[in-house]
Amino acid sequence: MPELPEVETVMRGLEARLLGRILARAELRRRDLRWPVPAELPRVLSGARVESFRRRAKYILMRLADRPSVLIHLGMSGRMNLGSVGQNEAPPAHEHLVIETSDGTRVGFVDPRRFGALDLVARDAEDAHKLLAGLGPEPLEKAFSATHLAATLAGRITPIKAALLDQTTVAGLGNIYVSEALFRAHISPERLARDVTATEVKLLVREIRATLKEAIAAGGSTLRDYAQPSGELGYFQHGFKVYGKAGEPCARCPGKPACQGIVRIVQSGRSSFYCPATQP
DNA sequence: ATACGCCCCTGGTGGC
DNA sequence: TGCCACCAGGGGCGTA
Repeated sequence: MPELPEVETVMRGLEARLLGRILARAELRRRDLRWPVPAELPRVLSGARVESFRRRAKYILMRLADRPSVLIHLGMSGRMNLGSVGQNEAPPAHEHLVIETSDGTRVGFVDPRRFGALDLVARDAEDAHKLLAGLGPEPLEKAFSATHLAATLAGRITPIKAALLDQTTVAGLGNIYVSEALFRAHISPERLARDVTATEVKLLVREIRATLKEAIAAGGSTLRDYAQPSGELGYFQHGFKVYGKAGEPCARCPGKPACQGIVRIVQSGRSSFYCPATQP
């Protein structure tokens, strides 16, 4: 699931449990994630004090006092498991990294599909990391303006859906929130990027922001301490307007004969959902 | 430079 | 119950 709002929620959950704590022990069970995890990761974590957290796009950076930062990416199936040291339960399957704090908190990084990533990066060169260097602006920051987006989309002969998924256009949107934002902005995912008008770009920026903010708020409010009762951090229920709703009536135009309901199409091998009647 | 298809990997679901 | 095809929220990389 993890797109920007979920990653933000995971980060806040980690912050609540780990900020200021000393990491007493770390165990790396598997190194073969998306890229090989640095073998020295457990050594770097052990004894470190957690100083701060930062999110960039769908990446989490955990800053450690006097050590490199830990770069975390959840991939498609990554989540964090929260618990206490010494709960005599079998560790969950696919738990590739376990961290324990000196005051007894246990955090496990679980990622069945192993599309996720863990890496180390110098604190003063985080943005130069290969995975962060090419990213576009943060959608919730000022740099992501209508002017900027219009300039980025200008002349691009690719569907707006693909352009928004491109992390160099704007960083942190994924397959779900692109569908949701395009629905709210009344723009078909099939429209070519270069054909989105200035007025529509303005609306799109506003709706992207609103969609993400609402989802972050939902993550914080539906999860107690940002975690499921099970202690799982990474997934939460949120009401989507179109995503996954193929065949259902469009909530925006009930009873309108022109509205055939939500449709699913495939673009670059991935599902898009929209209402053809209201998204020209 | 840009755009597109493929691929990494595991698990859940629904049809037969 | 078993088997199988298909689907999944990411993103890098090779190719045209």
